[in-house]
Amino acid sequence: MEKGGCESPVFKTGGPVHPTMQNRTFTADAAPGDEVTVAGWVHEVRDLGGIAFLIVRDKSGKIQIKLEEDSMDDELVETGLDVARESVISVSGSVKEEPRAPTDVEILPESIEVLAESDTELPLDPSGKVDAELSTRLDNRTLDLRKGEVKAVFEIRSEILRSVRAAFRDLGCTEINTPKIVATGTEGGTELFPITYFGEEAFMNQSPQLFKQLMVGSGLERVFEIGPIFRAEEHNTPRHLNEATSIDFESAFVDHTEAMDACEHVVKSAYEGVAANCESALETLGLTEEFEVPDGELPRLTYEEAIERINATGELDEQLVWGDDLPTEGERALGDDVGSHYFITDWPSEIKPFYIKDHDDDEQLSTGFDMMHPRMELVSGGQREHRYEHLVAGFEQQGLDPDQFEYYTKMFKYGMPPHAGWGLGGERLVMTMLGLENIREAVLFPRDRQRLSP
RNA sequence: GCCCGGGUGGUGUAGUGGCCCAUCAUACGACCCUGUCACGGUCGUGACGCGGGUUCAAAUCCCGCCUCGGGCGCCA
Repeated sequence: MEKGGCESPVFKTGGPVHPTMQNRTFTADAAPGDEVTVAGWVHEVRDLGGIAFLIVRDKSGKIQIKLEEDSMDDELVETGLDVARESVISVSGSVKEEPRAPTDVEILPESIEVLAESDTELPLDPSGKVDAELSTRLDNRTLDLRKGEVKAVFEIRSEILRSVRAAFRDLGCTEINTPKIVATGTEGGTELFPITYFGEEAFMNQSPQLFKQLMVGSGLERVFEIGPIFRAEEHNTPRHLNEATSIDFESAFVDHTEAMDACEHVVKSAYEGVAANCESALETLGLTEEFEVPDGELPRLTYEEAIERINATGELDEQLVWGDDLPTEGERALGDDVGSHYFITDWPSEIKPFYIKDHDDDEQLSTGFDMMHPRMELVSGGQREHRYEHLVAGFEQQGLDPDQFEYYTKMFKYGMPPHAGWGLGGERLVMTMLGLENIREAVLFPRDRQRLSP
């Protein structure tokens, strides 16, 4: 495992950033006997009368600054006491060992400089004494991310993306980037965001599906992409976003079972990376005990087995029959029953998109698969239809005009190898891994039905 | 797209027709306090989303609008 992520050694500032910040010391690195300059946000001021404590917070943690009337310069003490919470200050002084201090060290300041004052009435409380609603938090994301637990989510998200990239590299993938502005939709039917492109109608892409398929027929053969997707569905749920991060895989010369193997490897790698490199972030989130890397082979249920098991739970009012899509309640019942990540394979062809290949011996049965977390769907994939005639017929069956997709279909006339792949919802991975209640918590600036700003 | 539930000081809340010129916490301001660690204490400032209606009386009931959240469908 590459070193990096949340637990990498605290980054030392190298060159001059600001004249007063040369050789800035992170609060976590301040050791007794050092002469240091720390810089950060005023987390709290505790004024006990003749003595006061200023808690300064930076990326690495917090440190206590002692202010004492009798033994220190009046102006220095006054500066320290006048500063509002969440103002940015830099403090120079000596670090002393002090068992009575929260971190066993405190700084005796020689100078305090206020670099940026904060207004006194904060729109939310970064010290976490008073809760804020998600909406308030998202409106003030900068302040929200000053809270350790919120920061930890994004440190872990960063580690997930790093480990996922490393896993794709293990698999011999090339990372690609495909256009997000497109002339036509990917799968038809789905709501797309229309935009104007130099006077022409265009759309925000809902998936890199068609483009990544075109790349398996290129010299690259095996690719992955991590990028935004846009869906104009007006849903309002804790697990949908209108702009999400899709983690996509596509490879030539593999079938759907091998694509599932790759999927399992990538998802497990994300968990392993977090387990290995995000110890303190997990601790901040209170997940140290319960965090588990998915173990062993993930169960692979056929669609038929899945509906039977759902029916057997008795959770649904109406029994499912072959051909039904799985309702949310059914997914949940099955998730509880299985109790781990699992795959659902061999879906009825009619409820999977046209570009998914049917089984050769049964055209009612598709090679499509979903990978599920007990709480929700994470991944959708399958072996693709690589035969030109079948593909064009599929378009027509779905009521789509193949001519509109000529840029895509014509490449199937020049040697498109058998291939398979999948797409993984990045935010859903973060959300399910950390047990977040709302997918919006897994994005810095979520786009949903009501939210376009910030 | 269909359905349901909310909006009360900066923040989070209590209050379901008169007991409310509105509760509590935190924040903010003033004062006291030399080892706090959610420091403590005293005092103070500050709010019923907007518009209309019902009623002797509306935060509370009704209608419209705005806004936030959730369920389903669909999906990652």
